[in-house]
Amino acid sequence: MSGETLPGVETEPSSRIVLHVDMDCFYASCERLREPQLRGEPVIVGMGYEAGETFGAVATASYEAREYGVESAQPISQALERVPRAAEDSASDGPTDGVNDPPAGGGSDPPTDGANDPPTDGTNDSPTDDDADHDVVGYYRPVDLDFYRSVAASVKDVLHESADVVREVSIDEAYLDVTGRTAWERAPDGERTLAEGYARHVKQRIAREVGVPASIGVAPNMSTAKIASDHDKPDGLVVVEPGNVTAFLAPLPVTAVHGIGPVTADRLRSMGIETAGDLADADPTELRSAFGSRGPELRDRARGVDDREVTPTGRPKSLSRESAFAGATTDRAEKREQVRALASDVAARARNRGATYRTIGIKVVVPPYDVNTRERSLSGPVDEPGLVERVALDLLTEFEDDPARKVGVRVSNLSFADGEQAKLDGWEGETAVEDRDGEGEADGHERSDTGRGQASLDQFDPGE
DNA sequence: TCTGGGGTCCTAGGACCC
DNA sequence: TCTGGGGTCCTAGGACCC
Repeated sequence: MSGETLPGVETEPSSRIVLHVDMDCFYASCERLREPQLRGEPVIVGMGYEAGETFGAVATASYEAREYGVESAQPISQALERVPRAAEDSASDGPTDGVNDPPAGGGSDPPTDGANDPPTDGTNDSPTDDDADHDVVGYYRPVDLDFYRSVAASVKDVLHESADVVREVSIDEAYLDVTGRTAWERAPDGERTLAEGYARHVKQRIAREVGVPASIGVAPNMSTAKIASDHDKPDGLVVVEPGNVTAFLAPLPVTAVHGIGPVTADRLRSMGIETAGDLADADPTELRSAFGSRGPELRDRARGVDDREVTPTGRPKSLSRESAFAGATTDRAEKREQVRALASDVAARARNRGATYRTIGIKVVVPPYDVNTRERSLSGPVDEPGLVERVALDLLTEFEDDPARKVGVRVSNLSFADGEQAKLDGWEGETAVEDRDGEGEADGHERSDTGRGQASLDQFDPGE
């Protein structure tokens, strides 16, 4: 604190300007990009979903669909109960059988002339059977990640041109540090800050050049920017100036804070803490004893205190693949086959990305929903698809008598040979600097070269 | 809530070393 | 060697996020 600081005035010398850019229902927006007639209509993008089918889960629902209670992670069958498939939808592409299937489950309800109002407030006691509103129809599409990634790449081009540092958090979300590009001062008109104008400019560029909507939050730090971008979705622009941070946060429910989910929110509520303001005023010592190191940290977020710098997107820490069985399976061969496929997929992805891994693990979800994980670490990093498969299958044997709802394979403890990432030393020397599969045919089939990973193979003794 | 897929970070106990 | 304490690594699970 310097002596000349005026009381009550934030003179944070390095008051950053952080943008959090969050693409609105991104997958659905992408679908609308190539099917403009879907604008304004409920669009549901399902993963594990295929045209005309009723299985899979909702990856993204457009806001029009959300109004009728469709949410992400919901089974498609349930989404169909709330928003039936548009007739021309199943007819248009892939006129498979089952065109006119009634929504699963409900079946017999007559097309009531129900009033058209969506269930407005949150009490989402499902509009079951009797009050389901079947006037609305939705357009269901399977996830097409390759296409979404191509759209995301265009968005990222804009973002990187707009900021000195961009941290991509996911396919549809990024933080930008634009401190060097704009300022908290007011524009000449005195109404808005320059930062707001800058953010508006970024938003408009995304809309104009890519054609998808984004919500942007602007604040002096990452966590507040994140909350701000969520505050007025979709197509929002919320600016929280340095002096307004605590006032902005105080009335929000604790769940608005990134990192507070249902479990933590329940525990906070039982302590009498419901809003961010309550959390900001809570005793940090008490929070620490209840939540460990996370406690005071969440309190800081709720106070709008967050010193993290926006750093560029880092390397992944792990790579994984998982897939669910239809229902649960008790078939050993089926589980093994699935694990084998996932293992080879994960290994191929690691190789594509130039990653070696030192830990190989599996996940087995046993009904009703017990998540089991097992992992094994090797003596050094390898790029060895055969080893991933062997270790994964070996770990799986512990669960061979259990029914499985889903299985997964993961590699972690990753190292990257390229880049300036430290040399892997102390480790059998050779090829450490050589870049692996730099330009070659990137797909899996070339034989793994016998050199790397040998030492680890020695230590792994599969027992037979 | 009857549950899809890909991640991150934290905690806690045990092994092991000094 | 019977009794500390500190540090690190490994493993399993859990909460959370998109």
